[in-house]
Order: sequence, then C-alpha cells, then structure tokens
Amino acid sequence: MKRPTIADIARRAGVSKGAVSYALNGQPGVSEATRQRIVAIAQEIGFNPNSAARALSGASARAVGLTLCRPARMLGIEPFFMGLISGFEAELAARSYALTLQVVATPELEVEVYRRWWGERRIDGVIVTDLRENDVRIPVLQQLQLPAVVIGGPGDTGRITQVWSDDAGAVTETVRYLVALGHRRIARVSGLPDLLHTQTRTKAFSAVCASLGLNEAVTVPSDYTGEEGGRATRRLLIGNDRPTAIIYDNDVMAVAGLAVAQEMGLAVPGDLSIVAWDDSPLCSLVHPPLTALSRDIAEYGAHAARELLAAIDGKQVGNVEAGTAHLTPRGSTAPPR
Amino acid sequence: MKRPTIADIARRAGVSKGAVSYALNGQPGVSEATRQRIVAIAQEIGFNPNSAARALSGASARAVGLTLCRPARMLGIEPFFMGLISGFEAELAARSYALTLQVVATPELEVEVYRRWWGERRIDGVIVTDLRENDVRIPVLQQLQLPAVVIGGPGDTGRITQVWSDDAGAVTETVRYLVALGHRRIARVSGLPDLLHTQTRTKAFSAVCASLGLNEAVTVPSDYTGEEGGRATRRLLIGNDRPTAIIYDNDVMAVAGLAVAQEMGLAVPGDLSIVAWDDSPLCSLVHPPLTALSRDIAEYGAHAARELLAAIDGKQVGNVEAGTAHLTPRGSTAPPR
DNA sequence: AGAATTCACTGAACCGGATAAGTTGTGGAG
DNA sequence: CTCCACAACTTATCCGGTTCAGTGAATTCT
Repeated sequence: MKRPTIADIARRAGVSKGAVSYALNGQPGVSEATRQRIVAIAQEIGFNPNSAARALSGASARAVGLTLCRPARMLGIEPFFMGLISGFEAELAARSYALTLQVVATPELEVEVYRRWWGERRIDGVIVTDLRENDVRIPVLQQLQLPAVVIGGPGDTGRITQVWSDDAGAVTETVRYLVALGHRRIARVSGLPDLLHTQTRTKAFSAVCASLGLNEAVTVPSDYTGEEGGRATRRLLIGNDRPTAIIYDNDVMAVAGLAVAQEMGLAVPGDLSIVAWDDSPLCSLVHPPLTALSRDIAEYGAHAARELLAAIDGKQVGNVEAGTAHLTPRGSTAPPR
Repeated sequence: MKRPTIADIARRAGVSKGAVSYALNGQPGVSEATRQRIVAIAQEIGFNPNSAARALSGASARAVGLTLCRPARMLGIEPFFMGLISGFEAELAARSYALTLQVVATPELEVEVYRRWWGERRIDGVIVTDLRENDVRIPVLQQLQLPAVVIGGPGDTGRITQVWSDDAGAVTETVRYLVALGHRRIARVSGLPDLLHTQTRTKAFSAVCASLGLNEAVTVPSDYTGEEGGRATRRLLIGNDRPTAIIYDNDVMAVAGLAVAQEMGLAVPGDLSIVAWDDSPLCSLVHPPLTALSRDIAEYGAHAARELLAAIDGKQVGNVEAGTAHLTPRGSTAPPR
C-alpha cells in the first residue's frame, strides 16, 4: 500500500507542495479557503507526514529517549518504572511525541546510547533516571547539548533541568512518626548506595535519628531486590537488640522483609513495624497491609515529561520539586510491645 | 555541536559521498584500502548515520513499535510486561533496532497508533500483545502490510507470525497435579475474559476438570488486579463447599488471594492451596512462597523479537510455540486437610 | 493614476544518506 | 597494439518534507 505524501495532496488540490506544507502546519502563506480544502484532502486520504522527511529537513524527530539501567531481573519486579513510563506517555502522546526505550547494563553503556541517539538524530531529548554522584552522563549530555531532564536528584547537574521529590523530608516525617509511636531502635534497608537519592535518604535518616537521640539507627545497604532485602532483614533481626521498626527503600524489599519477619515468628506490627517506600498495589495486598510512603509516580513522570518538552522548546532550565511522598499508615506500624 | 555527516568524511578522505556510503555499508565499489581509511575516519570523528536520512532514502527506520493497552494502574504492577520488554530489548539492541513504546487505553486507539506509525514510516514492524477474539488490529495490520508478530495466541491471525506458549498444556498439568494431591474442588480466577489466551486457559481448565470428573470446577473472571483478585477469592471462599485449591491467572491476583485467605483465617496450604500463573520474585517473597507456573518471559520476548526481525527481512510467516510454563511447586500447595 | 505594499502562491534549494548510471584507469586477451 | 572487461571511483538523482526567494495579481496609499 502506497503511503500518501504532500505531493499527492498538492496534485489533488491543484497547488504546489509548498502550499500544502504551509496549510498543514498552520503557517501563513495560504488563504483560509485553500487551507481548508487541503486539510480536508489530507484527512480524506489519511495523510501522515513522514517522520524521517520531517526530521531530515531540520525539524525535530518528535521522539524522546529513555534508558533503563538495571539488570533485567530487577526491572521486572519494580512497579516504579512502569508507573513512570505511563506518566511520560500521557504527556508525550498528547503532543504526539514518541518514546524510545533502551535497556542497558551500565551507565557507561547508557552514555554510548545517548551518543548514538544524538548522532542518529533519532531523539530530541532524554530523560535520565537514577542520578549518581559525579554521574558520567551529565558532562556528556552537556557536551552534546542534548536536552535532558534528570530524575533522582537533587544533585549537581549544571544547566540541566531536574525533577526530584523531597526524599529527605519524607524520611524525617517517617522517623518522627515511628518515634511518636514509641520506637527507639529504627533501622533502614536502603536501595543501591551509589544512587544519589539513596544517599540523600541515608543522610537525612542519620540526621533526624541523631537529632532525636536515637543512637542505634543503622542503614543497611541493599539493591532493591526482594532477595537482598530479605537477607538484610534477617541480618538485622538476629541481633540481640534488634530494631523494632524498619524502613525499606522500596515496596519489594518491604514485602520480602515482612515475609522474613513472619518466617522468624515475629508479629508485624507487634514485634516489628514496617514502612515501605513507594506505595504500590503490592503494599495493600499483603497481610498486614504495609504502611507506605505514597507518591503519584505517574504524575511525577508526567511532570518530568513536561519539563523535557519545555527544554526541547528551548525554555529555561528548571529545578522542580514534584511528587513528594506522604505517609500512608496501614496495618504494619504500631507502638512496639 | 555539529554532527558529522558522510560529506565531512568524504572531504577528509578526499573521496565522494557515494564512496563513503559504499565503504561504510560494506558494499562493493571501493578498494579495501580506501574502505579502511574511511572507516578509520568515521571512527575517529564519531560518525553515526542520521537515522532520518537513512529512513528517507528507502532503507528501514530501524525501529519497532510496541503498544501497551492496559490502564496505567495495571501496568505498574504487572511484572510480565517489563520482562517482555527486556527480552525484546536484548534482541533488538543486538541488531541496533530501537524500541518505540506507546501506552494506549483501548484496542481501537491501538489501531490508530499503528496507522499513524505506519504513515509516518516511524517503525518497521510491531509487536502485538493481548490477542482478542476477532481482534480489530489484525485486519488493519494486514491491510497496511505492516510486519508484525502476535503474542497471546494461538488464534486466527492469517499471514501474521505468532509466538505463543502452551497455556492449555500448563493448565492441564496443574489440575492433574492438584488432583494427584487429593483436591477435588478446584477453582480458577482468570484474567480479562476477552483475551484469547484467557479463553484458551478457561476451555482447557473446563476440559481437564470434566475429564477427571470434577464437577464443581468454576472459573471466576477477573482483571489481573490485586483488588479484583482478592474480591473474587473472597466470593469463592464464603460458600459452603468452598474450593480447596485456586489457580490464579497472574501472580498479583495470587498474592492478593493469599492475603484474603489469611485474613479469613484459612491456612495456606492446609485449608487452601494456591497456584500462581507467571512466576516472579513476588511469588517467592510472600509467606508461604507460592507454587507457580514459571516461564522465561524475557526469552519469550526475545523469541518474539527474533521472529519480528525475520518478518521485517521478509522471511516466512511462522507459528512458534515458545516459553511453555512449567510447574514450580513451593509452599502454597499441599494435600487438602 | 502610478507606486508601494500585501497576499497567495510557485519553484527550487536543502537536509543526509542510498543508489543507479556514468567515467576513468588498468590489465589481460586476442 | 587495440579492444574489452572490470575495478574503483564520481556524478546525479531520489526520498518527502521545510523554507526561502521570487512572481503575478489585487489592494492600499499618496
């Protein structure tokens, strides 16, 4: 089946290619009558502009890129990214931008992908997740002058827009809540330690615990998987003065931690209170349902997408706080026995 | 920063654009010495062919499309799609194809997306998931002659390649296993009833139950969400002759079912055995860990991607069975008390 | 009324590759 | 020694849009 082009429309309308282009793009240079005639013909024959031709003649590719840098087994389980993606999509689809996805193993490969996409002119901008300390991706993006939005800060990203959520505030709120319930021995099982938002949370956790005089507050590093989360929990619970409450950096580890506690004969929340970061249906499914730090991840993603589209349009660099988590108490937290 | 083009390479190598094109694409028409010189220069200046220019001059777009047709809240929780995507990616990245993703609400909108992608020449082929009965997407794909691979059959897809897993066999195996344990009242909580593979499973379930003389075998339709799965479970368990075993069409509903059973004071597996379809880390996290129908979803996706690339290259239409699920017994199944 | 401006449109160049057709230069066959 | 075949290029055209520099006619201004 032959795809219609503007030349086909031009022939049928008895005008030139240029006129058709002006008409379809709402540019001045054609009369209103002619424009309507042309638009009608385009509608009728089901015309869609060839994205390659458009991109080639200087216009944008109308696509943005997203790389996911996690091993496959971790991607499958984390509801976070899917939430983020559907948030992006909502915003991108509305302005008919396509989303190009690539799964990579390391940040170095991620940089390669950015370079290739840029060289191929395949995308107009990228969304960067999982910001790290001295992130290798930032200088490359600046060098390529590739519009970008970084999620996972706040961090030092120079002239690149950031969208982040107030993790420090959320940690503080959570610890205060647990202390108010009567907990004194609070532990935290963190996500990957090299991610900047993990470090933010860890620092805030230490700070608030110190300020409240909790000396035994520890953060055990983990990697977001249920396996590691369970293992970390087991290590925390075999000690003599085991914590009476644990905060987990994601829902999957929290669910795993719950299973470990139950397997060790500890009652939740009687013997151990559990708080999960990033609420997901998962948290309300298990028994008892988990107290969680909820945030609207899709809206967080939509926000990032809007900022990226603004950056592509050459708007100003921003530094936006969005989607701050708030505590949703459920059955997994109570005063310690 | 200016992107290098073949004209830049040509100038530096002292040859014509055409020669550079031949050299970089391994076409005959240049000497080996010249080719190496050109390739070296391309390497040195970090050349990547402009994908738009390439696509415009008749070559392929080097991209494939995937539409996900589920409400956002369902996407987030289902590990299945992420597994599938990382499987696609592995295969696509190896042949440097990009993956373009779009989240849509209905199959009708999905068709619109296909038409637009095709019109824009944005993609070379699509992967179609969640095949339905009399699926509206199939005739459109055939009309557009857009290379495609369908996942979720087997069904009537005409000249479009299918990749499917033997769900009927897996159901049969599972029911036989439960009957061997001594169960006679087995129920099933299914996924969305209009999906073809749900129907396949339902038919197979009825058939095997009938052949084994289980008269009380029922399938309760649900929608893959934990909420609905829990509700369906509750309905099944309040009856007088409640089932002693339930098979769930995905892991999320199974976990929800487990929570409902525990909340109702039923012991798992003592009072109720549970089997989950599609193993995920989730299944081993909960307590007791869930017996599951495991399959290598990433490999399933990789298989589909390979078939799609073959279809794009004009290879023959296939009908491949891949990634059949096998039963992984864990703590959630036992003889009924 | 004649010049200036505006309008509605045309023609052609351009983006960066792929590729068909044409042009050399070289070596071997006759 | 000439002719031919072939390798090794060059040149030109094409893909389908966007955009800029005209162009002729109508309208406005003086």
